[in-house]
Amino acid sequence: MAKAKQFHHGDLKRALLNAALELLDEQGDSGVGIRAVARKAGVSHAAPVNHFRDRRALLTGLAVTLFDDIQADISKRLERTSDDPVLRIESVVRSFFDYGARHPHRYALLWRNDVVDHECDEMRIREDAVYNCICDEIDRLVAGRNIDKHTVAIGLWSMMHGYIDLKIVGMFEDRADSTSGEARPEALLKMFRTIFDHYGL
Amino acid sequence: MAKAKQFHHGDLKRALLNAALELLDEQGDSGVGIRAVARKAGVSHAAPVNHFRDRRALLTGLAVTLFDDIQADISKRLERTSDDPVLRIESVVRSFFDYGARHPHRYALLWRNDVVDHECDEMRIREDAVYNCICDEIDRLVAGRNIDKHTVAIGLWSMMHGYIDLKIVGMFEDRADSTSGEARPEALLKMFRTIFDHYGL
DNA sequence: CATAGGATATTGACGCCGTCAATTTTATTC
DNA sequence: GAATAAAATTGACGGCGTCAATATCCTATG
Repeated sequence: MAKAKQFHHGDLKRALLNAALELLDEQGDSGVGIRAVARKAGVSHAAPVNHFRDRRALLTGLAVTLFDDIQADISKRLERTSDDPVLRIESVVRSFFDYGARHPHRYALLWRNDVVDHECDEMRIREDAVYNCICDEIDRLVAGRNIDKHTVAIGLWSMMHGYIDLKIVGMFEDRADSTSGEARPEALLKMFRTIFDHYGL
Repeated sequence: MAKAKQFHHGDLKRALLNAALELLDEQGDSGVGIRAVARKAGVSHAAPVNHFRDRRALLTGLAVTLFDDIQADISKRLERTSDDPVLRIESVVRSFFDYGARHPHRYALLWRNDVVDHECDEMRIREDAVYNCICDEIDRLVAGRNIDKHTVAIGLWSMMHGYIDLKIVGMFEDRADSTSGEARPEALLKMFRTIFDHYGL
């Protein structure tokens, strides 16, 4: 608390990230500029430079917080899930499905290579964490068998991400009859489960 | 030929698209601006407005040509592929895998919702065409059976797109041991084939 | 063949943006 | 209380997308 209100705004960094998140939800990443964020936080146009080197750093910082949100939601769901690896995997996938449907702009930002620095440590740590949420369970699943866990993990990750991404783009809008649109994610999970079945898992 | 050299440049529209493609390959979509494209085509900064209403229209026009390229490659491969639906599906997927690996910036542009207008007719036609390349074969595959072809098609499309996209982002870079990195796409195809097997296709 | 009219390209301007340098304000430390 | 570091402001620069006004070229029609 002593540290919280030390300057004009207290910790401006957090205020900037909050403003950035609002702009992201409203206008997508193109609306998240240094000047716009500063304006929304009620601060001069060059103030953010003390906390974020440039626009890329700002959006990377924002993406980091989004990954933390996702990780928190995953952990919460896993607490309420049994020990069955398949069920735990499905819990993680549902967490992503919901997040992508609820916050399309946030989800899209996470995988923007030009605007987010995926090489920096802060980012790699978060990506490792969420990747391992699925990969670890798969590791348990294929333990002792002659199956490459990474291939299964990458296959599942790819299908999960691809579905969310293409749905945001609108690829499946009118092409697939949208009567059972709500049930589609579950159908995909069921379909992927046949892969586990096939391996006798 | 009479129509080709009618004005300063002949058809500037094609010259602009060529310049835009070069910039896209060099710098990604952020480098494809109206002014930069005009400069590269040796023309004033406002000349492109006669052929493309705004930047979004320019990038949408570029994306349309990219889809045409993909469609042409798919058709070429399918000509040399037997009548087996599974083999034909795999031909299409390999076409996308190769395209994404060879031209990451081009592939990424195709699915950018903010910068490309996926609602316009020109775009929808191309997307329908490539989607049907896979969906039609799946339709043949599940003919008469009680399986929703769209679910299978969406699952396959999602895995295909997700893998290409995440690989471009670098998601699988150091996490999955990259020893068998070259073989990974084939492993994914093999894995998806187990789904067909499961349904007895 | 001349010319009117439409399409095409140029020039110049506007506001927004990201970034930098110089400066002022605030907080901490000795 | 003065020195120093951190944080925020101001002003400037070039690049961008877009628009309006102007100039140029092609073509069709009288």
